[in-house]
Amino acid sequence: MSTPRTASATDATLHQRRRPLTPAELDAIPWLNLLAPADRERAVDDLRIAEAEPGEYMCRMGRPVTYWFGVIDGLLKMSSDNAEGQTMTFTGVPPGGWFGEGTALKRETYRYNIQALRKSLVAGLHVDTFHWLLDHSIAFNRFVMNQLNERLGQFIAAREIDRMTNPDIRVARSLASLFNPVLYPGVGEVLRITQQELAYLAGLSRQRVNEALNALEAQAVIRVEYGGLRVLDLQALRSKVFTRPLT
DNA sequence: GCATTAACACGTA
DNA sequence: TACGTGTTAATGC
Repeated sequence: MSTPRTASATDATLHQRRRPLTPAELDAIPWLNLLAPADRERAVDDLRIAEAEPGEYMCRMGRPVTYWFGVIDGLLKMSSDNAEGQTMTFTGVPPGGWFGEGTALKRETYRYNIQALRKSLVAGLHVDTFHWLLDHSIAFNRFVMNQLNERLGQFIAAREIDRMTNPDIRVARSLASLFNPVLYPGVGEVLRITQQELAYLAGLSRQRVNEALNALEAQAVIRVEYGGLRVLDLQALRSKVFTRPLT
């Protein structure tokens, strides 16, 4: 709904800052070890990583696609701007998440913005290599298909979230989507996210998010920690359909 | 009534 | 010190 800090650099400068990945960073990429050795080698050879500053854009609406992106560490926000200049947030992208395959598949221009909510490490696979893997690796195809399917489910859930007015449910569902183990395997039981960042994603004020988090904590669904939170009951988080009974 | 913005104190990295 | 959190007061729909 709203935008955090302004962009400090463009994706062009990000392009200049990229470098090869370290072994630890490669380990944070969920699809890499699914590949046959030769395919994996080609992918690793092409993969580049760069640090994104808060507010910085990884991609902007209308720009042609160059990379398929993945979050190694940090937190990104996927959003779009309408004609009136208002920003609509679709989802957050926590560690382990890869995005842009739809655009890469069609070699189109981006239909949304991807912006770093905080300092993040972002990996990129060139779109040509992405297509090469699609043409050569069944394992890679399966990963991408699974990814597309899972995200379809997420966006259907996102429509539900948007139609609910109850802020407590919005927060619970937004959190649940960030804890999706298929799309975001880099997120363990602890998610590093500030209440302000969650407010941006849920489209609420920080104060109201704080209230919702405390309610969830009182129900033993999560535990609020400094600069993040821990999930105690993921099922409960996913199935939140009503709240405010306690108080 | 309920959520938002603004402002402040306090604790943590 | 800079940042994140918890809380309160004023304001708006």
